[in-house]
Amino acid sequence: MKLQLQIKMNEALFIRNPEQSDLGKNIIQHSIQLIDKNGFEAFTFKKLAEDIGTTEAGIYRYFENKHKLLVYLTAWYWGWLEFQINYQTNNIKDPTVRLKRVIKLLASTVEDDELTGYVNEGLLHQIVISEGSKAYLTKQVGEDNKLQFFKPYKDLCAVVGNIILECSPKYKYPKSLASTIIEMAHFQNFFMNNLPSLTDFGKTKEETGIISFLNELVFSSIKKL
Amino acid sequence: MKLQLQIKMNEALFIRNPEQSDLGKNIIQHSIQLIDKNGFEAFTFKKLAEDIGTTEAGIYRYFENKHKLLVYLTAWYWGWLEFQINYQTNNIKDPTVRLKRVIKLLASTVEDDELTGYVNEGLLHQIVISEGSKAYLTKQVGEDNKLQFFKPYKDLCAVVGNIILECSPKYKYPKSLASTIIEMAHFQNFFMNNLPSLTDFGKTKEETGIISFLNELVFSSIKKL
DNA sequence: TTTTAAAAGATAGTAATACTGTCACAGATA
DNA sequence: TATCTGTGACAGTATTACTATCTTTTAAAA
Repeated sequence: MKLQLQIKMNEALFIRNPEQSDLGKNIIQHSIQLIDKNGFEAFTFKKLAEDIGTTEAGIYRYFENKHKLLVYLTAWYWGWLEFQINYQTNNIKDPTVRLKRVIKLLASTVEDDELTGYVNEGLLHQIVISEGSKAYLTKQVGEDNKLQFFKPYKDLCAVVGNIILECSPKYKYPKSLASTIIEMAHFQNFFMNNLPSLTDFGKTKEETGIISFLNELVFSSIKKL
Repeated sequence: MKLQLQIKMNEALFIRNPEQSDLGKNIIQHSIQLIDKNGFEAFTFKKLAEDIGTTEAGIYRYFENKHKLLVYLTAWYWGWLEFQINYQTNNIKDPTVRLKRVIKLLASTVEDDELTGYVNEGLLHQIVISEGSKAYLTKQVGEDNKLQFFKPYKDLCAVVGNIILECSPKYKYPKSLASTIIEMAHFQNFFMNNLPSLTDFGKTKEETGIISFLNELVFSSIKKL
């Protein structure tokens, strides 16, 4: 039997559900490739259409604009990652061990997940590192937030925040520490590879360094209470 | 006597030095206002030109494109902030006190600096919070870095990293901790005001909370060694 | 005081981007 | 057989991101 993993997406993010047609799946698959290759700024629906072999108008029938598509992709990633985290920390009782596991999952290179046919999680992970913040660093963040576009991200932060609280019920900043871990798992990776003097891992370029840093950051903050 | 503060800027960032003419100063002043008001995505040289009362071509004589202008503005900010930090921690011997002072400066609302005529530091601080990451989250980050565009940012990180090392010479991640403090001083502020559930300060919206969080994060990481 | 060169203004033009609209066709559904 | 849905094929518009040229103003050098 072949299992399939489906992430439930916010309907306001698209005009037509890309999961429900070949063209839709092509849009997701090729947009991930193109954004990863050329960056979000250089990415246009025209180029995407040419890449797929369809027309610009065809893409617009699925997504209103490229911002919504980026939000869709990042939201998908956070939803997928939360599933991964729940799955992989499922039967771990000790919250400390669970938190370490989460940090490792956040900061590790992602391998392609066989359960999701048309999404390349490895590339998507890279996109979330390099372009993910642009999904919310906009003037419309308030409206987008009202439409629940960032729910998957906020849910993931809440999950991590709750594990932190389990480890240390009296810790005062579980949410901020959670968002710090998540953002830094990505930013330290970007810095390590692009602006290495901003990190202590520029020489080795090993993500194990990032994991150690985050572990020390988190556990020295919460342990002593 | 009226003092004037000049930040030495990288010449590769502009075509003509905006500090050396009225039009140039107008470009800086009005671009800060416009980007703060409408966001970087909606900001165009045409709108800027109309705002100033000049023409598009006039702006292009100073800056190659809006990306360079954004990098210029953020670089200016980091240069100015490093000066502020050096100035305001000048005669503090205890590195712990100095580090606390730095964290406060990083996370506090900026008031307009009288020494810099045409730059509104308060607005510029907001721009750095909302748009600053876009200066380096691009495909050209490598080339831009080679041209030293991010030197002021990296210098500031180095300054903070060195204070961390002074506090705790054996701490293993001074650079990563420094970049984490700087990024989080801004991200927690953005989250607090726009995606409050990602922080523990969404109710009060007080930056004193962010300062306490960062202090605890930093000093629990480095103290125990 | 005249000469000259640089900066700024005025205007035009181009290629690409970010869309919207319409018509026609193919395949599935009723 | 009629019809509805998704897609392809075009056409078209406003805005963006520039580049080029020519003229006027300004400011310093001869």
